[in-house]
Amino acid sequence: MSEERRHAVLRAIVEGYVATHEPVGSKALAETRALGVSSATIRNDMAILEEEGFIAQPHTSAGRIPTDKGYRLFVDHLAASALPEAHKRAIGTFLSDAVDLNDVVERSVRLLSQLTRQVAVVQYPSLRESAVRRVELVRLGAEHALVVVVSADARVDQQTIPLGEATPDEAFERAVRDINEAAQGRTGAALEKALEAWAGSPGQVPWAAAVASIVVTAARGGTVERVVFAGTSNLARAGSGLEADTIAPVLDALEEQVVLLRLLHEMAAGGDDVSVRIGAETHHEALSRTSIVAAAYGRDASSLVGALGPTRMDYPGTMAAVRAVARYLSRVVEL
Amino acid sequence: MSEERRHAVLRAIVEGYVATHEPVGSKALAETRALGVSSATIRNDMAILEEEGFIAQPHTSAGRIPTDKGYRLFVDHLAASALPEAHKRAIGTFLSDAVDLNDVVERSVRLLSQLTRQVAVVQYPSLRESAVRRVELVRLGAEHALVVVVSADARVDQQTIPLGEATPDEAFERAVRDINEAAQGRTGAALEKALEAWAGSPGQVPWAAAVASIVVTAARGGTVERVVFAGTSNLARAGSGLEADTIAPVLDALEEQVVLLRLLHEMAAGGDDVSVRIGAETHHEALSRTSIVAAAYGRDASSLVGALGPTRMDYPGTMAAVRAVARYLSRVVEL
DNA sequence: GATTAGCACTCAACGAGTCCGAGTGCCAGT
DNA sequence: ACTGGCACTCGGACTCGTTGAGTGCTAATC
Repeated sequence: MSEERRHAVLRAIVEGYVATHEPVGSKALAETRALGVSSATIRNDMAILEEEGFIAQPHTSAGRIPTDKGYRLFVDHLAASALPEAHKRAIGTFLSDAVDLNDVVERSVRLLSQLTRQVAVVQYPSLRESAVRRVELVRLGAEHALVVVVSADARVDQQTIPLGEATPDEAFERAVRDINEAAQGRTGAALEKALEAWAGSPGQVPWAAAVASIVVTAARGGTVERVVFAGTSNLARAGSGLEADTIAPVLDALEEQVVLLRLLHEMAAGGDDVSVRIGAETHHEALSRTSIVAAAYGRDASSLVGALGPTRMDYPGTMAAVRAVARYLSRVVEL
Repeated sequence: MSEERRHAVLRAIVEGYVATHEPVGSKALAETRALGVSSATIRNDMAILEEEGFIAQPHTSAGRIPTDKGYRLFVDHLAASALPEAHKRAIGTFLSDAVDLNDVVERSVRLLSQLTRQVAVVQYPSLRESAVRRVELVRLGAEHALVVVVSADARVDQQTIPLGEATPDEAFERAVRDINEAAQGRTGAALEKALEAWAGSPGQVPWAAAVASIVVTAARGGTVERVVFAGTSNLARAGSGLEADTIAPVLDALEEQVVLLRLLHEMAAGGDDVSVRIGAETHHEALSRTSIVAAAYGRDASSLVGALGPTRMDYPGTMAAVRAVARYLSRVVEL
């Protein structure tokens, strides 16, 4: 009853189930996979695997399907696969001529969803301390203004503020000039100090503090984290293995950025390379029938790309695709 | 066989079918709706309505359901409804404290999807000629730069360009200064002329033409049109009336912005107030089982909000919600 | 001791047969 | 022009046997 063979059986079950989406039985295994033993032996192994919680039967007299725990073992120890050459090429050509950060992210997410046939998610490169390059104020009607902050690392933040009382043009223009003088090229504590001084100077416009705080947060790494996704139709496509009523909550979770962001953060903490959450491991009811494969990218690996699909998914393939896209993104973003 | 009563019957069928999602029969109608006639009479009316193509039977000995043509008549002549007071309030409170154009759009689309329980779509306010307020260039590595254009109407456009050969810092800074001088406050033809002169001036940096063209398109109204949506889970939710395999193509069409944009444009041409496309009227295979209710907003009604759902949807309710959100958006965006 | 062959057993899936009733169309009567 | 009544249709639900994939167990074999 070598453990090795038992693992081979588990691997065969996972691969079989993923391929056919039907419970796999001992006989079929013995015949199609070259395991070199009879179906009876496989049955014995299966009994043990079931006892250990790696596989389960939907009902008596059906084949076995992997449990979350089974997939976990498979992913951790049994999977291995290279990325098809065609995919590698696709990544290069598809992403090479993006004009813009948005464009890069947009293309990546589409590409990844096509390669994996899953829902792809890309978290916007999470922002880090960066010097301020330019602050611009634009009047919007009489009572509001738009604050635009361009950072040295090519990020652009914008936000509207109320002006409170009417500000004369002259004061407005002076504010723009002065704040740029105070902020330009500065970061972190130095920036904060300079802006504090500016906002606190006598006779200052009443909305100076508001602007200052926007500029500071922008320099500190931007306002909010965002996630974009693509390929949601893959959830609904025939043979996804998800019931119609399972997919509505998943779509909700996706639109509910917060949930997804928290999950991705947790996964980032995992560390190395590609990390995988399987079914209930997502700790989220709506996602309990799905798995997520994610990899960090960008400098200090602060952002994440991932693919989300039914627990019954092609782990080796998705892991390879996610890894490849993450690598490529790192290269593009780091320049 | 007054036409009036026949229309009343059609209205009753539409309302009944929308409510229950089941074919409605003559008897049930006679009992629940106060039409003042017997089921036999209704049956006669139904026979005529069917002959005229307004209703159909899924199979003999089932009730009738409205056809696209039936819904069309209903929408054009028979529907009328006010927006629930609670919804009106929701719109005010929900949208009032948005900080930013993105935020407004984001909130609107969520709100609308909640009010209608459909997929909501909002096209970004489509841009119009506007003066340039500031052009900023940011180096990205040695070979690329980011061009940021802030327009007087509070739009921010950005795009990356390759620098070609190395540009000395000094030339770079001079370019920034000069282009701002040329562009600031200018629009349209004047802007184009000024930038042409700038780009053509002797000893100019090699990438000047690229920057100039970006600035011109930005001033002309921005780069691309975009659509955001929310509430896709409403498609999958139980009782949406859409089959599992119908919804995948719909999700694809949504992500395929182009399709949606073209459709919205067509609808905008329709003109007045709220316009509706029912089923096959969308002229799009993937959407043949869905309807879209859309309304224009913004100055010169150039942009659109809409709700998309199964043909079997609550038209009066959705129309009211879409109209209300469009009105509100107009007010916010026009300031 | 591990593997195999054989056998009895279980149970979802399938198809055939049956019944039920909502819904229809039509006709004759008011 | 409307209504009551009646015969007819046909999908949906329900039952019930059959089938076959798949199992667990035991005894024989390597």
